Amino acid sequence: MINITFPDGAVRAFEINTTPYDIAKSISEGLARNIISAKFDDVTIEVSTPITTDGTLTFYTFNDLEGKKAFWHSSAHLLAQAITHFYPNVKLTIGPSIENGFYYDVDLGDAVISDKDFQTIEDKMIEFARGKYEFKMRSVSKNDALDFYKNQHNQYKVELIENLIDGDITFCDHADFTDLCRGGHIPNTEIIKAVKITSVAGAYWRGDEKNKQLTRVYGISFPKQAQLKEYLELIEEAKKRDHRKLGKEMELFAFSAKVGQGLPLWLPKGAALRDRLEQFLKKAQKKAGYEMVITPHIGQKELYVTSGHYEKYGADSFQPILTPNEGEVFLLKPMNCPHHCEIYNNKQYSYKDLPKRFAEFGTVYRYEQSGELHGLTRVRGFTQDDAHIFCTPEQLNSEFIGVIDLVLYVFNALGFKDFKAQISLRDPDNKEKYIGSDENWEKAESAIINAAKEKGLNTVIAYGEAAFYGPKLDFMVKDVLGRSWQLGTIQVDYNLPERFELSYKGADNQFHKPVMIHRAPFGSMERFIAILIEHTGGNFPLWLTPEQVIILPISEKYENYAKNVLDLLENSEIRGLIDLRNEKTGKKIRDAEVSKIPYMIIVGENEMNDGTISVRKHGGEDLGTLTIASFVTILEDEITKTLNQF
RNA sequence: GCCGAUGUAGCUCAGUUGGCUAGAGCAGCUGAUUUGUAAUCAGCAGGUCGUGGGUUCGAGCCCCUCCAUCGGCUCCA
Repeated sequence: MINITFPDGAVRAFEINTTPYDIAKSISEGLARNIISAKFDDVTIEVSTPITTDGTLTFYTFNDLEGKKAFWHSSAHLLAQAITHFYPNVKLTIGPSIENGFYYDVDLGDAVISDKDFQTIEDKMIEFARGKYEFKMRSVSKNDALDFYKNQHNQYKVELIENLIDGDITFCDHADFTDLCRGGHIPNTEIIKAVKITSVAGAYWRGDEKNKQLTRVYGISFPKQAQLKEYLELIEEAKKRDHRKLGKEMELFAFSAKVGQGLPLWLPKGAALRDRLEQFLKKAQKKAGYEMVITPHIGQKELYVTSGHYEKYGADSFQPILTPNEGEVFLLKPMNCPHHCEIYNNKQYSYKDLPKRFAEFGTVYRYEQSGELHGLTRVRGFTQDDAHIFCTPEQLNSEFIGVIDLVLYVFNALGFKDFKAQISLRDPDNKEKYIGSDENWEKAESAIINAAKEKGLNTVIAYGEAAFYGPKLDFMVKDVLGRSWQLGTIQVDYNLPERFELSYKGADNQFHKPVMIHRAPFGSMERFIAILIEHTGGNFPLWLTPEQVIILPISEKYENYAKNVLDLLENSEIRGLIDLRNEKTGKKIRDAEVSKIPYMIIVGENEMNDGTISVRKHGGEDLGTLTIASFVTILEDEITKTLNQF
């Protein structure tokens, strides 16, 4: 007999070689029907795997993350089976589950899969699924495994197996299909009822650009057709909040092929919105002791040679700007730090002067690969809400924490609750990608880790995500389709102060090197506004939104009154406009709703006679008839509340 | 940059196996209507079918180049 412990702490004895399925069945038939995967002592197993020792057992259904993983990973096997059916010479590589679905990377030789083939593949997958084939794991010796794939001339699987330990190698069979696999499947194929191939893409073998590009087929699957439908509808809904679509509709920004790709044009409403964001941050920064500076858009090549940027990015950047006179070489600035270092170098500082905090909304230009450009989130010209803090080593911790507070203030004020604080460290296997001594890196890394801990941030560590001159604390936020973007960032840097020979005079009358903090709470105006659009669906907080009110006169008899109302509102710093079109009120309300203006003011006979206004909120709520003064108070309260909500 | 897809009016889209002068709705303009909480009616105007080349008696449709965009990969100071 073996003792099985359940997540609730209960312990029960079972015969040796009992399977999770049997155990579930002994609890209830319903549970047995629904479990599709299980975990035994931290190892994911099949529900048909016999258990031979005491241990802890957890059941998973499709509603659990682990259950979904098993479901989607198994679906990847099914996909590989279908692809093999249509392309017998295909070489399979890897097929994992991902956050939403699964993919399989395959080498098709000269064959091509495009979206016209999706339906055929889906149909075949469903056909195979209906065969109710069990997923069966079996151990294979390393030699047998290698032979199996060498016979298929599959160098990818051979490479994978060569890196595995003999004795740990397992194959998974279902129907007549076999795949190298470490396990974690659902019981059989029939549970997969709905399948959608979502896209196809190129993907490099082992994620390395130098390797062959494989074909990656993405898909998603569900135990019920209705769940697939629901998922697809969710995606469609999400696309409606895409910042590229809303930015165009709301006339915030535009792109022009003539100006160049990745170079956003800010339209009047977008520029005004962006300016309000800048003013908001400038105010907060002024309170926090920052000083504004302004630096040019270009700098001499030498500047970037000193900073190390030229060596690291020179070849992949916008190429140098030459002058009529030979020998002068300038570069578009890809970041503001070198300029700010030179601002620091403009005078001699005492330790009593530090910290110095230089801030600039600095526009920078980076040659991003064309295929990487993406709306406002990845562009070639953008404005960082940049600042560099120069401080003594003793001040580093409190300065860093001050910056975290500022970032959190900004995120809170704009309603970003769901973010991840990512500690971006060096790739330990590729230290040559970075500049500076190990000692400096270790100091910088521990400064970040400690400060994040001290603030109680919920952090994740990401190796290989550091900047080349220092580690970062990055605030990651997801867009509407679940893609993660870095917004705020704080970086500790011991290296640029060395390279720019920055110094201050200490109490000991000796020169010392300051520590530098690079930071940008928004990250960039472009990306921040993009994500803000997607999070709000274009319904911005009242203080930020392009138009706060729209006045809708019932007929042209009330136009003058409407103009008086607007004047009074504008005196109270409220932004609005009047819909003077010759349209019915219903039409004007509809258009105001569609254009997402927060407040509609309807004025007609009654309002004009009483000197009042009728107010309708975006979304339909009727605030009734108000005096202008009380309406202004409502708006002012709403604005104060959002800006001080924590 | 690489893989796959897309590009028709300001916007959203239709356009048959290649066959008359390329269509619709919304937006716009003109007129009628003077309107009370999500679309009043009528008329008009608007297109070098992304670009350049090719095939063909004939190209929005087929082929090639380039440009831009979308989904990924790689990259991201």
